[in-house]
Amino acid sequence: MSAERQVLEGQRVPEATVARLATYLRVLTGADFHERGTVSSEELASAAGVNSALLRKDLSYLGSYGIRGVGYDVSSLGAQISRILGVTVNQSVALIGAGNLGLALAGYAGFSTRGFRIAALLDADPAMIGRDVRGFEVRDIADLEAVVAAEGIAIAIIATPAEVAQAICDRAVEAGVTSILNFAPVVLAVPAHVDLRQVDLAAELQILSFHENRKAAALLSAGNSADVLEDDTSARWRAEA
Amino acid sequence: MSAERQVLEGQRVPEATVARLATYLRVLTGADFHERGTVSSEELASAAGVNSALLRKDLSYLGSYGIRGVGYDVSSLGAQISRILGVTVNQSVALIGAGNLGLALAGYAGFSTRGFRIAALLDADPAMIGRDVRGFEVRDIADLEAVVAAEGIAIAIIATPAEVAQAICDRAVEAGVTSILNFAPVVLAVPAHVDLRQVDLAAELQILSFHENRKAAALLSAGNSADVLEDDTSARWRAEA
DNA sequence: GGCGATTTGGGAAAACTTTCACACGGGCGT
DNA sequence: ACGCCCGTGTGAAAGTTTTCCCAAATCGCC
Repeated sequence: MSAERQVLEGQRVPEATVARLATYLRVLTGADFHERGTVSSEELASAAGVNSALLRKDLSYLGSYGIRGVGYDVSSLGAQISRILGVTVNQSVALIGAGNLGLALAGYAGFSTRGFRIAALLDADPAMIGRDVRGFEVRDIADLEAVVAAEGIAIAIIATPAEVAQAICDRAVEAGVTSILNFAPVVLAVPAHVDLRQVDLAAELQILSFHENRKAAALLSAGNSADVLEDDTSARWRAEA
Repeated sequence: MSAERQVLEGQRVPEATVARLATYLRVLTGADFHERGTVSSEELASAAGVNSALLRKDLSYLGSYGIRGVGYDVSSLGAQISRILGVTVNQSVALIGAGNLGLALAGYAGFSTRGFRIAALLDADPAMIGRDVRGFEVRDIADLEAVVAAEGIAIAIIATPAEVAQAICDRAVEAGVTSILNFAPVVLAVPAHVDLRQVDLAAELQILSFHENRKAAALLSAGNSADVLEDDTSARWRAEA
């Protein structure tokens, strides 16, 4: 077992790891580490809110080599992760829906600083079409297919009302989009070759609400309320996937 | 083993299940099922985009009883899930940050229809404070502690710039908030008794970008491009956690 | 009133994810 | 040059989540 380690690329990266890589990259490019030459897995893991063994395992899927006894080179690790995530050059995305949320997303600076360019902002409302908002001209959703083709867009963000999301999604897929980030509170059906991520804002709150309920119940059954608030040894944290 | 099934409550519900319960509830209260008397696990699972065995297992944690040979009673299942999630009565949440995203969230109808009430919209910008946006008066962030106490707020949404998110978070926790939904692209540190969920919009795109890369690589190595787009047997789907 | 079609509930296996623990490699001080 | 210390990389164990599969329960029909 020595001639089979030259794979490096094409190796399977677990889904859970991919999600964390984005966080690592954000932390690495943040002010705290940008200046430094190297980081240890301990430091980076703590800044990212994960266990250091997990961070090392995650990075090991990249084939990225740290230096034993030293750590990882900040800039080359960042480059490595960027490459794996495919964000070395800005990718064009279509933002569909210029309502509340769509406009907020159009104005979100984080997209452009982290590898994406909003190539088009589309809407169905005649009152919006043609208007210039946040530097984007709102285009007619009727032009969706043309825009996708012209800009070579592979990723679409859906921020439309729930009722039309599936129809828009179908059109986007038909036009050639192969990844969709959906903010509409509906479960979209897409063909197997299309990747889909749902962000459901109310659902996030409901999950927190569940835990609130739990905490309330625990307090009641635990009887005395003392010492329940006592267990925060300095600065523990807990991020939930 | 027969006298130990009276637990029903206080049973552990896996984290992954909780996240899906919110989806099931949304689907159940949607137009497709609201009218109907019962649903089978197959139907509901398909509408929610999950495997039916998984749905049944999820529901089994609720102690919720379906009827064999029939399915689940739509309205009582909805009530059951609402109760478990703690959304039977609207909960008050504080929305911190009246920028781009904060304002969009303030205008998001889904919160109020799904169990939450924005009890306060706070910001630090003197130009915003006092203004009335989307029916909310923007309050001074200096009043955070007072608002949390007065309204009995347990859940806060952070939609501030990244630089101030940790400081705001600390203050909210100190004031008594025990659940935080964070949209700022930083990893927040919170004491162990506080629940935290992160929503990182750019990270979502980066995850999709990763898969785009993969698909592109697969196409190249697979050589011929035919039959790659052929495998969507009718309407398969795939939601990714 | 019994029989067959249907669909839940849950045990057991499989798959996936995280944590543990430690051997190994590399730099640094002397 | 040598050895010590530090921190990576990774097997193996532990934990979590999903899937498989079938016995048991219920309804509707004859």
